[in-house]
Parts: sequence; C-alpha cells; structure tokens
Amino acid sequence: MPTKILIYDDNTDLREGICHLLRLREEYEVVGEFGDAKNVLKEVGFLKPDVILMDIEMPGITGVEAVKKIRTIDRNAQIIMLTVFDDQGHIFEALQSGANGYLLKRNASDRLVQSIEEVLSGGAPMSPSIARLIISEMQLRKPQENYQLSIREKEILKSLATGNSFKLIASDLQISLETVRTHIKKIYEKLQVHSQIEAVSKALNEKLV
Amino acid sequence: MPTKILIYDDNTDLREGICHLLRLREEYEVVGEFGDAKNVLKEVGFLKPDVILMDIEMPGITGVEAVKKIRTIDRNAQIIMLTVFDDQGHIFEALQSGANGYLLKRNASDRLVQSIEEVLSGGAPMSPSIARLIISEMQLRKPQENYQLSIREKEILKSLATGNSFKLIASDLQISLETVRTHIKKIYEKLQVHSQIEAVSKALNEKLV
DNA sequence: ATTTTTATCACCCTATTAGGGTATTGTGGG
DNA sequence: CCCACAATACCCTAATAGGGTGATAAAAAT
Repeated sequence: MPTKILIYDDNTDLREGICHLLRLREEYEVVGEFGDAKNVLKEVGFLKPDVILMDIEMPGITGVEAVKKIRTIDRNAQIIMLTVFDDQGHIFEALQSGANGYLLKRNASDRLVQSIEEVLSGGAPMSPSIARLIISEMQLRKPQENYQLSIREKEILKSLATGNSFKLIASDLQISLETVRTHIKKIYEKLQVHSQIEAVSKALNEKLV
Repeated sequence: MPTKILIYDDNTDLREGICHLLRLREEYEVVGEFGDAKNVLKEVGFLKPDVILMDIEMPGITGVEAVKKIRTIDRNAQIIMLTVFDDQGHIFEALQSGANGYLLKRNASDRLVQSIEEVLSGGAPMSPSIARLIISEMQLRKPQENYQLSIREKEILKSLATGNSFKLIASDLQISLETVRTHIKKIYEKLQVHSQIEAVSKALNEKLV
C-alpha cells in the first residue's frame, strides 16, 4: 500500500507543485493538502498520514505549533518542515517539538522525494545549511576545561547539582558531614568558586556532571 | 585548481578504494593518505588540504583527537569523519571538536563525492542515521513546564542561577534583602523546591533561564 | 623509598539561607 | 468597589553553608 502524504502550505502554487511531483510516483498517495493548520488534529487523526510536509510560516497557527499538536496524538507520522528562512530559532524549536526533518524550499523540489525516502527509513533529511547550523550549535558547547576533579569530588558535585544537601550527600555516600564539607571546599577551590550555586551553575553550564 | 584531499584510515583497502574513487575525478587531488594520525599536525600543516577524511578508529591517536589537534592550527579545512559505528559518544565529541560531517563507512562509497561537495559548499553531510541521532538528542530537551513565574521572579531566578547571593541580588535590583527572600520563597513554592540548589538546578536543566 | 594526592574525619566561628509569620502598596479584572 | 496578585518590606529562630586549621591512613606517583 502506498505511503500516505499530507501537505500543509499556505502557498497554493507550491502546494500543487508538490502534489504533482508526488503523484508522478505511484508509491505515494497525497491524502490531503491544506493552506493552514487550523484543523490539524482532526485532519491528521482522520487521514492517518505516514509523512507530513509542514510549512513553517502559515496564517493562523504556525507550523511549529502544528507539530506540537500532532505529537500529542501521533508519535509515528514523519514530519518534514518546509521553510524559506534558515532561521535558527524556528529550526531548533521545530526539531525539539518533534519534527523529523527540515528542508529549505529552495532545495525542496530537488530533494523532496529523496527526503521522504530518508524519513521513512529512519533518517533525518535536512538541507545542507540547516545541518551546518545544527552542527555549529553543537560546537558552541565549547570543550570544557579540565578542573582535575577527583572521582569522589565529581561524585559529590553531581549529587550537589541534583539538589542534595550536604547532609543528604553524607548519608548517601556513607561518610561524615565534615568529610563532605571538606570535599566541597576542595571543589570550590578547583572550580574557583565560593558557593554552592556558583559551583552547581558552573557544573551544569559546562556539563561537568 | 583542484580540491586537495587528505585521507586518514588504518584500513589500507578502504583508503585505496577511496583514492581510486577520487582520482577518477579531475577536480580532486588526493594529496596524502595515511594509516594513522600520529603526525597529523605536520602533515596538515605541510599539505594544506581543503578536505580531510578522518577515520575515527585508528591505532595510536584517535580520529577525534586528531580533529582537535587539526583545529588548533587550521580552522578552514573541512573535516568529514568516517566510522563503522554510529556511536553517540563519538559523534558528539567529534562534532564538538570541530568536524564538519559524519559518514558511516557503509554509506561512504555512495555518498562520498556528494558529501565532499556538500562540505565545500558549507553544508554538513551526515549519514541519515547520524542525523537522526543528533535530532533525537535535541528532542531530549523536553518542552519545559510553565511554572507561571512573574517577570520579577524570573529575573531573580536568573540572577540566582548565575551564582549571585541574595545580598547581591538585592543591591543589583535595588530592593531590600527581605524582598528578595520573599520572592525566593515564592519561587520555591512555584517550582516545588526547598533550596537554592534545587531551584537553580531545576532552572538550568529545564532552561527556564 | 619518599613524596604527593586522595579520601576521610573533626572543631572553630561567622555568614548566609530556610521556614514560619505579618503587612503595605499599587494594579488590573470582575 | 472589592478581590487577587505582584512587589515591596520586616521579624524571629533554626538550619545550612563558608572559611580556616589540623590530622591520619591508604593509594598513587615519582
């Protein structure tokens, strides 16, 4: 049975262009195409598409919001976002909301079929510039410095970072409160901080834990 | 002038396979191929490649370490990692260290040329399963709950999370220490926590700040 | 074999934070 | 007009944290 595809895009020409393109292939069936996502829940619930192509910029409800809604009722549909802008904010929000791929419209016609195959086989199609954005986002997490914390100190810092009091840490680790305090002082020295919050904040921000 | 390519892979067959493949195209020039990355700095410094294909698993120094070294002397070379395993740890480490793409060897022969074009034009080629891994990593950052913090409370929480003491916050905001305490109490109530660390840890983890 | 690091425990004093209240003001919604 | 709420401020007591100093035994490094 064919792959069921559902399209959301407020640009009628583009929408019909995509329809045409996909109808050339018998393995795909366009089960619906809409200019806005106002009734997305009903439509997805009823049509049960395998793949959804979702424009970001639409009147009324945005593509990102639509994805969030869809994910409340359907975790399996593969969603590919379409957009004209490679705007960082939208990309991350969409992907975090549960989109599976992200194409720029200028690449869409070339890569659409390939991208649909890719999501269906468990991939995550994205336009090159999107991929680069995501990667540079990851590179921002700068290689953290090495503060030379001992195993024990890391253990304690981790526990501290989850919100445990000194007392709790002591009883967790079966050591005296004073020992915990000693370790903490050492940690402060190594991280060059002077309080719990600073230590925890540093630890969480630099992913030392 | 042709694109200069440098190859690191301990598997001689694969290395030569790639060489053959690339030599079919006159726009590429393989300027070197090595079975390990022990002298990577010297080699990169001397050969000045445009693109580096870097195996992850190599005897002596790993591909990831090699990337880190390369990035200390060259921020422009495009580096594509090659690996047999889609192991999450290595992927993130490599990308954070400055790799530009990440291919599984099983996809490499098909996609290599395309991927080289992609990095050169500023993209970030990755095998579909790698892309999916990265995206699911992003999706882990679950949509945070809304604790209905007031503007002032968010402001104070943010300040607290950067390591400021109540006193400092008070003087920063030009309000009394007691007022800060009142706000903090309210924040604890809303976040359902009972200490600074818990509040800060929750705030940082859920990106409320 | 000797030194350094790590992990452990203890005691001191002071500063900061938590937890429990109460109270005043201004603002916006019903 | 009254109510709810955010923001402000104060009080008191108990608990927790910060900073300093010192000590011991085992493990690791030299």
